[in-house]
Order: sequence, then C-alpha cells, then structure tokens
Amino acid sequence: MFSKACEYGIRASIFIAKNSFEGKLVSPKEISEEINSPKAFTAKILQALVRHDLIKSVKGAYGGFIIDKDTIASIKLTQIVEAIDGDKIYSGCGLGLEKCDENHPCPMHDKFKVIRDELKHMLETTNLEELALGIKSGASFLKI
Amino acid sequence: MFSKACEYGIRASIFIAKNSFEGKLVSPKEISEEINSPKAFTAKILQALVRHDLIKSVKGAYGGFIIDKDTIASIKLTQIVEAIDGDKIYSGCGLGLEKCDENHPCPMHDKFKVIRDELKHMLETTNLEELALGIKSGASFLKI
DNA sequence: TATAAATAGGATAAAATTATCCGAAATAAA
DNA sequence: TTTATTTCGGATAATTTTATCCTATTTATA
Ligand code: FES
Ligand code: FES
Repeated sequence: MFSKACEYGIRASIFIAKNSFEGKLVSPKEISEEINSPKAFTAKILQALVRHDLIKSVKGAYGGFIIDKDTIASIKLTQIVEAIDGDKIYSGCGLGLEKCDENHPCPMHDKFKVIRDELKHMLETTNLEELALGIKSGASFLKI
Repeated sequence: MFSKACEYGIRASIFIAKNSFEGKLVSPKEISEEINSPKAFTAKILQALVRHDLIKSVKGAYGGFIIDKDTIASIKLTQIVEAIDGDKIYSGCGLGLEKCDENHPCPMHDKFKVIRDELKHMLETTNLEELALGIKSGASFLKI
C-alpha cells in the first residue's frame, strides 16, 4: 500500500508529535529505536518532511526534531503521504494504466475508484494529534 | 497498491478470458502487445497463474493460454492477486508493523482496517467474466 | 573561543523488483 | 519422423527501493 519510507515517515511523525506535546525534541536515534526502523534511512525521510515544512529540525547540540504544538492537529496524514510517496496513490490506475481516466477506464476502474477515494478521504481527515493521543494513552503502538 | 507483476497478471487474465469466450488460445506475444507489458516478464507471471490453476497452458505448436469457458465467471480477482502478491494486502499492517493485530494495533489500525476490508471484499466479489465483458463491449480498456 | 553534540547531505552498498535472454521440453502438423 | 512452433525454467541484467557510511555544517554550552 505505502512504501517503507512512507510507513517510517508516518510512524516517525506520530512519535515526534507525541513528544512535541511536551515540547521535547527527539533525535533520529531515539525515533528509530521507538518505531523500530533503520536510523540513517529514517533520518533521510525526516529531512524530506522538514523540507516539506511538516516537521521542524533544530540543528546543532541539543537539537532534534519537533512539531509546533499548535499545528499538530492540523497536519493530516495525506500531507505526509504526499510528501514521501507523491500522489500516485490517489490518482494512479489500479491496474497500472498510464493514467486513470474516466473516459478511458480500465476494467477495474469503477470498483477501484470507490476504494481509492475512501482511502484518500481517510488520509485527508485523519490528523497527527488523534494518532499521537492513541500512542500516549497506550491504545495503540508504533512497533512490534 | 499492487505490484507491477500483479497488474500485468490481472490485465493478462482479463485478455485471456475475453478470448477464451470464443475458445481462442493466446500467446505471451499477443498478450503483452494487447496489455502493453514486457513479454518475457509477462510470460513468467503467466507460468505462475498456470501453477495456481487459474489459467491453462497448451504447450507446443499452436499452443497458448486459455481459461475453461465455464470457470471464467467463478475466478475472482482475489485469486489472481493472492497467486502473485500473496496475502499481505489483506493481512498486512498499513504502517508496516510486523503483523496487524487487533490486540496490539498501530495508530491507524481502526481506520485502515475498514478500507483494507473493503478492498478485500471488492476483490472477492469481482470475477473475471464481468471484467472481460467490459473489454469486449468497449466500455473499458487494457492499455494506454 | 574551543568543544561536543546534533542535523544535512552526498556517496555507496545491499536487497527487492522488474525485465531480458537462451536453451530445453513439448507437441501439432507436414 | 522431421520440422516448426510454443511453453517452461534457469541464469542474468537493469532498475528501483531500501539501507548504510562518512564528512560537512550548525549551534549550545563550557
Ligand atoms: S483507469 Fe484504472 S483505476 Fe481508473
Ligand atoms: S496494526 Fe496497523 S493496520 Fe492493523
């Protein structure tokens, strides 16, 4: 469904959000340990999220990654997914035709579109805050 | 969503089904031209579908691939997807946790499960016949 | 100012996926 | 029986994705 990079990116963002509630910066080392991902690869993904203005990096000693407390609730999953995987998950043809086109549909189009649109809607309406609260309360987990 | 191999496999199966209505065998060459896919790679995927008893191969001169006319309507998309991509699309965690577990869910689990289950249901209830008829009637297409 | 700690980013490497090639085996027709 | 045609299957190559490594740059603190 999503690429590994995107899975790591979402999990990392949730972990950063959780810590950002308390104003705590976290490092790639801590992140990769908490979400069980390769450290250097995760760091690369974090850089991409910084470039897309979804998270903030503080360079130098005592630095790390953080998200502005008051933006956590406004960051939607779709923004993270698009920053890493692009929009092919929303616009691509389920059977791999060059483009998904109502006027030149593949045989699966009608049925696939319904599901693809629901996925899109879900990613557009789910924000980092609610996911981070799930982790905080112990209702959900980021590894194993 | 699906691997390239799976996309080719589904498109190829639909094309084979369409021709099987008229009892016509088709070759990897013809298939790859009609669905716009790499020939040798497509041939490999067809072999896998044969091993899974989803399509039939006729070896030797004047051979090719075909599907028993009376089984076309009973072959569901899910069977093709599982033969090629396995069941990770049904059972895998959306955020890449080792396994999707109700009792140890990732933060996206509840919302993701709904969509994953709908995808599963769609693949389980869509059969090759209806897809092939769409191609035959000109309502849908297998390339470009 | 010097030092230590941390992100940024380029260069590689490993692994997985996608794609190609070629000879062997099967088989229908001449 | 020979020939031409076609699938089967192993070996290999190209590409993409995933992962690692190392150095430069940044910056808080001593
Ligand atoms: S054309 Fe294939 S999903 Fe729209
Ligand atoms: S645990 Fe992640 S989708 Fe179920």
